[in-house]
Amino acid sequence: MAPRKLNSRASPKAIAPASSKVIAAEPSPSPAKRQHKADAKAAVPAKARPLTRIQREKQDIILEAALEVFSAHGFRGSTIDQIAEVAGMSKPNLLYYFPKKEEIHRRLMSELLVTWLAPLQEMRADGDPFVEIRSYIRRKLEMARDFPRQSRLFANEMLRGAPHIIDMIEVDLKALVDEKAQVLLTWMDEGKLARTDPYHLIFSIWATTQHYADFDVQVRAVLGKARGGEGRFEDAARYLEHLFLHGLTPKPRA
Amino acid sequence: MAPRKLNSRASPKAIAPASSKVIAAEPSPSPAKRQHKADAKAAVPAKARPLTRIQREKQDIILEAALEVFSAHGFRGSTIDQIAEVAGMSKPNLLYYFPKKEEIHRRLMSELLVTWLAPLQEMRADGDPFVEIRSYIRRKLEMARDFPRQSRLFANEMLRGAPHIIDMIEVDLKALVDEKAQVLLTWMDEGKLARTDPYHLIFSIWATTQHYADFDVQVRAVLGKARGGEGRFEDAARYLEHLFLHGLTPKPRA
DNA sequence: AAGATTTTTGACCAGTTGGAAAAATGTTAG
DNA sequence: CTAACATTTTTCCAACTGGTCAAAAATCTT
Repeated sequence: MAPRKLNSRASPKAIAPASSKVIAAEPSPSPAKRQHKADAKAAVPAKARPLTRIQREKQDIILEAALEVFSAHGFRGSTIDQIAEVAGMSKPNLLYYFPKKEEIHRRLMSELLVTWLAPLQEMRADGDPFVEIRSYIRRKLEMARDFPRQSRLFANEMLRGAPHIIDMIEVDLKALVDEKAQVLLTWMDEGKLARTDPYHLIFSIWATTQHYADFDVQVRAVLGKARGGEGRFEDAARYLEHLFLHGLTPKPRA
Repeated sequence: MAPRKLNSRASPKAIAPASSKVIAAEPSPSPAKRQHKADAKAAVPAKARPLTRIQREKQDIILEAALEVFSAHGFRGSTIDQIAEVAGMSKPNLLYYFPKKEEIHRRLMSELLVTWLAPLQEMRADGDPFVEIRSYIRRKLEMARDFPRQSRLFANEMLRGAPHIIDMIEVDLKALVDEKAQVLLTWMDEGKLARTDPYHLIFSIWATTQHYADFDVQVRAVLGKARGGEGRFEDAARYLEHLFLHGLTPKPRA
């Protein structure tokens, strides 16, 4: 069964392009931990060391393991021990790289947000409305297929009221959506798109696509063996395309 | 500001019609706990006591409190102490009614499933396709508005892979969806409905409606003060109706 | 190769949490 | 009213968890 293409099948691993600093802008006192009690050279701002090879490698391993564990059990449901085990190291060792459990989570979340905003950003105002919307849906669906763990991590955060990213949601995400809503509105004015609420339109794309990652068990269980296999994403793509473009009103008999 | 109606505004409390036994069919050794070591009257199946008034009341109070806490923090993120506090009793006292934390959760989940299946069950094969689908969407949206905690509890369970209700999903839910998919298919055959995948159609209704409960923070943040108020559900209803009935293809100029 | 630095480990600890036991207090049927 | 049963409170505990710390091992620098 050759994987009927939905589109490119991205590597299910990397969430961001290698050095995903994003917010690691913090002087990252990573393995530097708290400096010794009596600071030798007085008030020197603790020269931010450049991060060794091992540090970079191990941090990536830990973040990957944490994504695995957090996305499956939630923050409070996950233990450092679990993450350490998946990462193949001891708990104190892991704590050496991320002194706090929360710190791991924070890093994951900030990387996540960027990845999450990207697809919408790609929607071009100067493109064809249907092509743009269609591509956006595809991209989101591919993300649900290829990065289900990120999707679940995000969903989990939302369910909890987005405590860690609420401000980014209110500022960055809102700004982006406002901008794209404007684009949609323009298309509608030009008669290229049916006139509806652009915000809810975007919500419905989010909802329908993420559903295939977040509610995957349900989807597979309901579809059953026959249709719940690999092909379900293409079926979904086809269906969603139809829904958004034509709705459920039947074509007048030819 | 009078609540622009979406429909009836049900009482946000009760999740199931009073005596929601559902699965409480178990001889419920509730406060009877495990019987004493040396059972007096030998192998008598421990006469299932009829449940006192206090027992019924307290159990309801506990379940309500547990719903509040579990839906907000997840199973592992919630402590018995928290639930006990919300329920206004001491931890050991709560444990007297539900000897295990898991037991509370189990009860909540089985009640939940029934509530969750109900709206779809109401979709009548002998009704008008559009009326039926439209009503179904409204009902689901009302549930998202009036019972967001149940929705989040459900979403949480799904995210975790539905460990507690997977079999009900695979059997009962699947059977129900199979049945309704058949109904949809018939409508399509009769040309009353555009021909698409009935399963994914149902998924998309679930996804779009639940989104307003599960991702409520995001929805409100993105809509902003101006449009994120009470009216958002009616806007959503209007939009979804349009989406499902007409899609995004603009009407040919009149 | 020695010294400096970074990484890893094992032992340990304090706070939290689910839950047990038993004593104390309430409720109610006869 | 009172015995039998239901409910509640107090006390306690063992497992788990996030995190610490000093010393050992590995790695890097010169």
